[in-house]
Amino acid sequence: MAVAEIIVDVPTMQTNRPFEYSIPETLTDVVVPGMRVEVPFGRGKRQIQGFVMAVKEESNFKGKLKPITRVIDLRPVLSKEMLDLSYWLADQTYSFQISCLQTMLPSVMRAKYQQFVIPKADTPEVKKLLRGQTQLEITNQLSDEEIRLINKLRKNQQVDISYVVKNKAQQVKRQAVTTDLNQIQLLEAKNALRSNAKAQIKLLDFLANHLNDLPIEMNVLEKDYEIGRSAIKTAEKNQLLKIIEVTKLRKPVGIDAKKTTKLQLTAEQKVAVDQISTAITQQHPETFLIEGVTGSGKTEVYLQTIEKALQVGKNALMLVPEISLTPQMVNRVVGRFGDQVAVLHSGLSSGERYDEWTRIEKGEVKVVVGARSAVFAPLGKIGLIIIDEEHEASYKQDDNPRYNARDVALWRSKVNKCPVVLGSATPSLESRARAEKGVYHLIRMTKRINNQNLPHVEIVDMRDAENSAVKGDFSPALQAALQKTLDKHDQAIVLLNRRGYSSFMMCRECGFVLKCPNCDVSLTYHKDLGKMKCHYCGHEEPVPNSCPNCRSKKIGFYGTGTQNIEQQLNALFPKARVLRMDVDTTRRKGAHAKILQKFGSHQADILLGTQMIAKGLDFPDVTLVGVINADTTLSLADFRASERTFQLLTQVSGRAGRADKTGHVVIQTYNPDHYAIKDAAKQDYETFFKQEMYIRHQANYTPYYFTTLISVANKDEGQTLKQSYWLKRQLQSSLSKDAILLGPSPTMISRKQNKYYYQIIVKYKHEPKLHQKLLEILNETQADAKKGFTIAIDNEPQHID
DNA sequence: AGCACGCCGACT
DNA sequence: GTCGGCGTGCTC
Repeated sequence: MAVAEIIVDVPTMQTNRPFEYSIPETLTDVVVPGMRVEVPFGRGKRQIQGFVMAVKEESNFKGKLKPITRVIDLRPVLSKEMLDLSYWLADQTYSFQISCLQTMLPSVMRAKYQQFVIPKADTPEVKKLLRGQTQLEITNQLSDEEIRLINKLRKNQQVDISYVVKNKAQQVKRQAVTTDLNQIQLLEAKNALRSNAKAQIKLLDFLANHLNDLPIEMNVLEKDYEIGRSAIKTAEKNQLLKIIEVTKLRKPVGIDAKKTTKLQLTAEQKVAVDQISTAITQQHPETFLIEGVTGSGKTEVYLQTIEKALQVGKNALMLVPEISLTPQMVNRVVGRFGDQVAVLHSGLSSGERYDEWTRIEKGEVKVVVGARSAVFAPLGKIGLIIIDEEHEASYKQDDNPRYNARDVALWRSKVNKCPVVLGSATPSLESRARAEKGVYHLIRMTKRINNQNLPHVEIVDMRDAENSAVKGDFSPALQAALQKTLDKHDQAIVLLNRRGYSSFMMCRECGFVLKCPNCDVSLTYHKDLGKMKCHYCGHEEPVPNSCPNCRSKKIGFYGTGTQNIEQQLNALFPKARVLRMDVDTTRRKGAHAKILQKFGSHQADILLGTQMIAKGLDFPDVTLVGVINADTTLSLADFRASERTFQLLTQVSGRAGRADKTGHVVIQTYNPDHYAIKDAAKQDYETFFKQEMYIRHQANYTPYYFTTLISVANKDEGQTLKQSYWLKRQLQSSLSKDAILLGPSPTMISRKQNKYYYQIIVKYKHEPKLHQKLLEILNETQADAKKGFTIAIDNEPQHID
């Protein structure tokens, strides 16, 4: 009898391996790898979901195999490629394989479990429990007493528990109209009607002209074409059409993009397209890094290389950061490739997401555009993978499995033998360094299309007397620039760099920021402890009451909110219409797009916001960009602080001005001489790269060193520390002298939900034993998980806090 | 995760 | 004695 190897939906270390099940006769040849099945697991009658990883003839298991209960899918939902990927991913991210398999699928395909109490005897207690119902669902709303009663009755065999594995993914069944008649027959039928049968005439006319679109959903007919239900019923009675059930299509995303055509390429764009096209045709899994200044036309390169992939019969996958996945962006792709495109939005409901996934899986589309998780799109015959804004931290998932979409893309490129294109105006140091070493193929695009001028950038030194005298956050220079812009009826963007709202100490007199003596990162103010702390090495010192540099008492703990800035703007420019965009105003679905829409159609003069306004937006009337506090990201206790600041400022500066209007950028800072700010002002990535590489080299950071972050959490602080030191000793024993171990040190918010967090950072160049050791540690500490210990391993973390 | 087994204390 | 607390170990 055939045997299936199954990964069960029990996310623990002990069950993180395949379990064997027999395949019942009736399911022979039905059960194939990649399919979801329902299996009994454990001593009770518990039923759970599992993924079939392999099918074989013989079992290695000594005990008696249980049979698979049923199949959940009729066809596999994961391809061989995805199953293979799950092994690699689980290993790379130190997470459970079941979690990896699940993140590859739309969330609705995650099993939902229900438990019901079924009466077996007719005793008063059973009656009382069920209150006359035939069954009772066990939910967490039941009281402890009830739970106790259920357990007791179960022991007495008075009730039974039944387990139901539910598949949330249900395609909506809809009624749709179709016909067997051809156009001539329909028109004949129409002519045979009485002239007052207006609805029938309209219906038949419609059908005759939309034969290619059939079957068409009844609610679409009703809503979009005003053809009533009764008219359809009448026509059905007269055998002119048929009403059928379709399992299809909630209406595809509401995008009706205008058809666009290829643009004329610049010389630089042409070079890029040619090189990538060659790799596509030769099926060469090469990675290209396009370093192209803002406005150099990277998107057109993407589009034309996608076209190339389609030409040679392949499909293309394009990843875009979530915040850049704006209608503007999507329309450009859909405009070029029409309904061959599937878009995996965050704006989609989980049902819609599933529908898009299904379209891809069935091979109905050739191009997939989406954010991070779209890298798992079930797209076959991939001929090209594009990652736009390659440097974005959001490509790395923050929780388990902590994968980086960029690495997954590289993995898929090898399997699919296709090139990967990484694009950015400000590549991550890692990628740019790899290009330097020849691992990636560097393509530089240095010229803006249409010879747009670079914006005029003005750096405002906030330490100057006139600026520090101002009450609010707007320097006279920025105020004047805003006034000028408003007078011209142009638009302005005001960026509040609020990332570093965790307070750090800065002197308003001289700009001095209190830093750690060992790590060259700023110390963080811990209000609860009343101390300044370093998150890297654990160094701490008392909170100063005057500036250690200039003795001034004007020191502050920094953090400014958008609402506050909005009030200031309103007070300064009472007539200006200000739109605020931050986490508060964009929480509702679609709110993000709505605000941009409103600003784009010039219904506001000033757009005020955080990071999210900096990405890939093109507003022709924007001639001024003001950055309130360029430094806050700079002062973060994170070695990527300079890089993040440079990226943000470069990008936001690129937003100002167009071909006909030269843009103006005002950057307010307390660190006007910092290279990240100066280089961003000049849009000079290469200079920044060299400088930052030097600093990373000095401080032994990425990309010179690999980084792994291990965090320990427990309710008891002493226990957490004890565990942390144990962990450190464990690591030390298997690492070479060259590895650098930092910590344990408390995380930025050292206590979250009553748990204490400590972290250890490993920096290393070559530690062949580390990976295995970490897996061992994970295994060993698993038993402690029940005692409230949590240990998390983050390979190449994006931020350290 | 969920369930059984098993070993301790406090109750009919 | 026995009911029930939860610590330990296993699930094909």
